[in-house]
Amino acid sequence: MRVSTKGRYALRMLVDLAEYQGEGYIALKDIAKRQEISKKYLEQIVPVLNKSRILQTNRGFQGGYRLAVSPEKITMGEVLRLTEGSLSPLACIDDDKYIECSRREDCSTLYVWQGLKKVIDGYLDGITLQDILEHKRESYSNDYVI
Amino acid sequence: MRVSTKGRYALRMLVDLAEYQGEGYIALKDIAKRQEISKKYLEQIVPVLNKSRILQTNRGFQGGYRLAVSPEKITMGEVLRLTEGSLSPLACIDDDKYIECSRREDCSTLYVWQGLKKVIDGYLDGITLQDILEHKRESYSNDYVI
DNA sequence: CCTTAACCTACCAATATTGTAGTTTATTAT
DNA sequence: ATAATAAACTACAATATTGGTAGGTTAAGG
Repeated sequence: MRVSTKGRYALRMLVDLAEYQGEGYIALKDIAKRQEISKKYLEQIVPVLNKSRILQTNRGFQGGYRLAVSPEKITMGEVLRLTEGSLSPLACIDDDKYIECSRREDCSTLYVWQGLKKVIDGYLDGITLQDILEHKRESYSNDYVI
Repeated sequence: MRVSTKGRYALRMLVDLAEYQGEGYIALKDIAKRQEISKKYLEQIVPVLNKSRILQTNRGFQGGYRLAVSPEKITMGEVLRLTEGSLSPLACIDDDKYIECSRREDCSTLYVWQGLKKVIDGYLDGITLQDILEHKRESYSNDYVI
């Protein structure tokens, strides 16, 4: 149940871009240095993010990346869905990579896994890059105390 | 962010045991057949569950397993924590396998990961084997609709 | 003492993870 | 033009995890 470095680095890269927003294009080199992440590895993460239209890029001198959308319009759920493939805890409730299961009708646990997915999606889709910049957690997670 | 077969099989094994509770000891062979899971693989999952006192076992003729506690006292969180090691999405917020991170003080995302863990823990700790038998989802997950 | 079934140990193939390394292409300043 | 810069692309690889299989050992009951 771990989130891979790919997802975590992607999130940190985007938060970094959000922070230095308005300073033109930011080179990967600078993000890599600030975030202490291998630049070469970040290079591999960028094309994954580019499946969606999150980034604007410019090559060459003073090139780099910047956010194509404002930070309050990019959710953690969106970022992780791009990098992790899906946030579904099981393949049998995955929209993209759905794998047929012969026991589906019988399965007494399917129900609760769907519930888990719903809870995870709900939380992550409620947090934006802007929220992270402002260092605030989703209200609903704070309210949820037994 | 996938739950491994180990965790899923463990849960299904325990739900199966809960269902056939009161019929004495249930042989792994029977669980394996009903659940269509390799018996040999289940054999490896049992000792993991036995880190906690969930099961009673008996060897030899008419031996097998049964629940040591009633189904409403065993939560999904407990089962998955045993098999998956921890439900924490990152090592830096793991109680057992905590890994030191030099960026901890700086980390602007730590916050939201902690929130995620809280949401996952909260959901899974609220569901018991009995709930699964009765095919009902936690009320809070049903309430959570936008 | 024979059958049953849990228990234990070793091994293994496939895949995912977490990178490194080197080359190529596009952009801009001089 | 051309040199510098930085993204983009491709290939490789060590390591860990996953998802098992195989075989032998121990305990309990009839």
